[in-house]
Amino acid sequence: MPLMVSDGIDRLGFLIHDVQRLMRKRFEARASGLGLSSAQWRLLVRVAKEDGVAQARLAELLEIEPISVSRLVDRMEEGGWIERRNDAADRRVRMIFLTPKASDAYAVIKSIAGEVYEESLVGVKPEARRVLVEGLEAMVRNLTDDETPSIGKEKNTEGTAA
Amino acid sequence: MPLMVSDGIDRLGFLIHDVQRLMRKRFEARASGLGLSSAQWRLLVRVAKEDGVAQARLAELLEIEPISVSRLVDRMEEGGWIERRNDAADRRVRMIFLTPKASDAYAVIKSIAGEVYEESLVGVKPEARRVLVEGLEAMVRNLTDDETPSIGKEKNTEGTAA
DNA sequence: CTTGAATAGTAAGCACGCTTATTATATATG
DNA sequence: CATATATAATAAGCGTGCTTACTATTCAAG
Repeated sequence: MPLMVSDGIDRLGFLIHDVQRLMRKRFEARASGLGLSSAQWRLLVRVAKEDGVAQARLAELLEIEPISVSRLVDRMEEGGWIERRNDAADRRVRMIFLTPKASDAYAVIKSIAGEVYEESLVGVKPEARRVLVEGLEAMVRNLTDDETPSIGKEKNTEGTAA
Repeated sequence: MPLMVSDGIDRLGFLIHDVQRLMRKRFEARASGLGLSSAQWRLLVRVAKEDGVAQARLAELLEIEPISVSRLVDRMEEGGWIERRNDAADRRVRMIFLTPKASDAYAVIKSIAGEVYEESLVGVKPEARRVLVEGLEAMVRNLTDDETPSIGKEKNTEGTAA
């Protein structure tokens, strides 16, 4: 195999996509008994860390749009996981609180997540895990930075990819 | 580093989720001019590699459900990216072909994907990239194996993948 | 106070994944 | 041939994200 251009980077998007999909799938299979999806789990974790948080703040923290939070909260309120309360100081605001049910489930769900993480990393050595996590963190930083390195130019910056 | 419990593994799911979301977002922002979403791009890549493939086979390759392929293909056919043709040998089958439009766009889109991959990996050294990709591949294998390593037992069957 | 901009939340409608159920066709078996 | 099973594709309806547009409320200026 001369000319080894394909080092796996060209499939990075597919890989990330697959890992995310499979992890979500496994988590949801494991946690389905509790009636929580992974999106709901993420929101629950945030609220657990900051009880009474406003929806707009949740949208920032979860990096999803306020409307997505709104509908997620709708379903979670129906499910009895969280509770909306009005803010006396600002009547536009809905503060989000965990119900006792959610508090009880929190530890269980966290351990399910931990299981899934460990299962996914079987056979990956500690050093490689460290590099993996650091790499992912770097990717988040790089992709968060500026959305478009050269807006409106499209000068066809060849040589960057492949 | 004595007993470093919080090595980032506990945030693995959030990390993967964030990377996937940010990469998809950036790709779609860059490719939006072409009118292709990342899901459509994934399907297009498969068809490019195997022109005339049946929908059921696409579902296998993409690891999504046949119904998801069906609706994806609906929209892509509307968009003029692909074409359904009947299989003379088996009238149940719809064979999927790229249109000239899709063939033309293929190279462009591949380079966009390459750009996004490179941008996401800025500052990550070649050796770390290799470890990162290998780690992700290991995760896919581990999560693909059996859906439930030990149903109802939690016997923690170590040493499957390595 | 009045006007206008900003902010919090929601409504409507779309994309893309899912589960469950249905239709059309193919194939195996009596 | 007839019937039962399997397979390919689709339909209906839901969850979770999005964009765009709206209401209610707050706050800054005049």
